[in-house]
Amino acid sequence: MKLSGGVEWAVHCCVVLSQAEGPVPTQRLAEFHGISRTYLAKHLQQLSRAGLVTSTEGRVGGYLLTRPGDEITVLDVVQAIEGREPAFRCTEIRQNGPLPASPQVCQRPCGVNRVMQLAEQAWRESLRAVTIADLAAGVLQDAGPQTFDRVREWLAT
Amino acid sequence: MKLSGGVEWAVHCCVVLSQAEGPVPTQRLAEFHGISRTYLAKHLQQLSRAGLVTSTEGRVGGYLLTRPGDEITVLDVVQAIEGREPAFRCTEIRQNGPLPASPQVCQRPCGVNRVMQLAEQAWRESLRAVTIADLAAGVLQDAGPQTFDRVREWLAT
DNA sequence: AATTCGTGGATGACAAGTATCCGCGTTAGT
DNA sequence: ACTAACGCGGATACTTGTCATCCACGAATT
Repeated sequence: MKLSGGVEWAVHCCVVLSQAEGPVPTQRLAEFHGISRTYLAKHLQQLSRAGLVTSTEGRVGGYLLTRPGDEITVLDVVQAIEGREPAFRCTEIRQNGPLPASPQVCQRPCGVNRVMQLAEQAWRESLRAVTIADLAAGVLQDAGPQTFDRVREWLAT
Repeated sequence: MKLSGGVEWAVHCCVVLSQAEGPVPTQRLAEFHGISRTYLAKHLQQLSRAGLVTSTEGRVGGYLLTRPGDEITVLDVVQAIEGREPAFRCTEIRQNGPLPASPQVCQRPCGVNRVMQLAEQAWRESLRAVTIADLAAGVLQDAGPQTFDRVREWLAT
């Protein structure tokens, strides 16, 4: 089980965007994080399709959050990149073989499936409990209160 | 994010094994679930390496659980197949770019990483809370009290 | 008109999951 | 002894998904 590396990029970008004063182009975000510009562009497009960011085209264009940071959860970002399909896919093997489960029994989802779904639910709840604003506050806590001032300054360059 | 399909097979096999009276060969387990024998063999070997099942070679050989079903959690099985690596891998992009996080700050793990780790922790706790015996009880509940009698009967064929 | 920017499609490299087959050693029954 | 059933490990493909790049296009600013 592996998460796309784009998730890390997207979350970090959202934290930066939550501190931006104007549209931030892909170029800037990629440069800031030291990552591939062209590939990051793809992920930002996914955030855009998911409605987490708005894009302004043309010169002085770029990306902006559609909502304040405290209204965007980490789960929102993860699902924008990873999609909403469950990690566990039940193939209903209980219906196979010499002693298949009856159609009546199969009206309820498979017990194994239920357990896996509950676990993923717990995972999502945990991610839903944290917002981009929480992460930004954590950065301030870890790296000092002037951190985002410097970021904004560099962004304006 | 996707779980290996082998997880589903492995969990179902453990439930069957928890009801077995003697060693069950791969052939039987594959036939019972209507799945590939040769590929299932690989997953059973993983369970064996993880110490969840013991194998007896030679004729009338097969697999047995090393512990009773109530001492094997779903998490044990999932980790035996999927490994113990976290789904989220932090690449420390905060150290990149024009405003890298200082080495002092980086002594603590990245805030994004902490959130993702917590979520995976919640996921694991949820899977750890359910045992193979619980799943077996669920099958009995769903499919009727004689279900495993029929399974044992077929297994003895 | 030229530059900067987002968008979508096409493409390719690479890793991982899926699946099969074979030779080997082991064990029980004949 | 011989054979049949079995687990084990390695080798080998096939498929899928991730990662990454490039390009042509339209939009907006200077």
